[in-house]
Amino acid sequence: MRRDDFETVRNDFISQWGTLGSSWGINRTMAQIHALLMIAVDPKDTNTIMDELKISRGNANTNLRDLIGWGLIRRVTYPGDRKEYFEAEKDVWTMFCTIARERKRREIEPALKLLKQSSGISFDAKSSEQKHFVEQTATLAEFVQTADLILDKAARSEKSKVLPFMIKRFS
Amino acid sequence: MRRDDFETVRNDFISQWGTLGSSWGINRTMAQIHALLMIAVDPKDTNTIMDELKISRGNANTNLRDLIGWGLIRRVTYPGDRKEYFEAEKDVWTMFCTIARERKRREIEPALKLLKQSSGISFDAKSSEQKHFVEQTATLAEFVQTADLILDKAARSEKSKVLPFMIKRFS
DNA sequence: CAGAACTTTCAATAATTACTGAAATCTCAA
DNA sequence: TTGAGATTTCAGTAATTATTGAAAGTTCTG
Repeated sequence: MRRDDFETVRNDFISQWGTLGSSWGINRTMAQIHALLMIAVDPKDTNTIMDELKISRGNANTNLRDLIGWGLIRRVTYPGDRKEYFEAEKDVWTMFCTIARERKRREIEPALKLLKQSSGISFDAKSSEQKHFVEQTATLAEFVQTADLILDKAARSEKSKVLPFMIKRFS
Repeated sequence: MRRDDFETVRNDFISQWGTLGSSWGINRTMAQIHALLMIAVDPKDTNTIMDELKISRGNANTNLRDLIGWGLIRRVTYPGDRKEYFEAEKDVWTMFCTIARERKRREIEPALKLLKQSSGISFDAKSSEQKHFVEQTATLAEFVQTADLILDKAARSEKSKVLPFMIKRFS
């Protein structure tokens, strides 16, 4: 397989990972930058990223910042070089834990807050409508709370202590 | 607490659930309809849903169809009444399994396909760039595959056999 | 079979979200 | 302290996604 073919496969991968990203509610550029850095051997600077993905400086900057916010990439600097470089966390289990933690914080916790607040309201629950509302939100709250806790614990564990265990349990 | 206050709490819940929905990559109306039906005691018809959420017929129709596609709601008809009514699955564990199954199908499987295809390419892996690309995608593929399997098994199990077990393991 | 009741479709439009690029800001070495 | 090299910001614009509403389609009933 020629060099050109690797480039093609690589670019395809990045491009399709971006498309997949959208379907997970992540913006395309962010997913592409993440893919680019994940498969990169060395850290890359903003200009390189802009060139490789054909995106503007502003776009690159915003999405790099967001990726750092997610904890999925980090800044790297080299002595004597003023540019900033970026590298992705490459360990898959660490990535999983990071994503779990962030999604928990951004998506699960607000939902849980709403559910608890809704189910905690104490009207005399006269109508079946009111009774059902409280019951349903309470049940959901409890479930989400449990799931949240499990995810939290799993994401704090060693990979070697979670996956083999789960595989044994469920396969 | 007066009737009006329940209405307020309920409408707030629906509205905020909609907002949360967007942050999970689900459209607002779809999340709101789902919330509405989840806390409804009886099935509701399209006109009622349109009125309660102040949305157009087209919008209601599209999102009801999508929710059915997700398996989160179902059509209900009553003999002698030509209208279609909709009701949500209310059992939380069943909901979880449905969502897990659908996200697996829509989000995990396409990603897995891409990862396998990328990691399966056999160039002679001369450059470290090429070697790393294959390794990284292969590692990811393996992880996603395992996670997928676990989720799959869990979502097929009885609630009573999964949650207590997980709680015991992780709490 | 006619037509009322209901559902679906889809072109037009609105709302939201992502991206650009140039100007402002920051930072460091001389 | 200056200015070259680098990053950040943000108003304007482009692209995408969601919504409307009227017309077309469907299905039941008398």
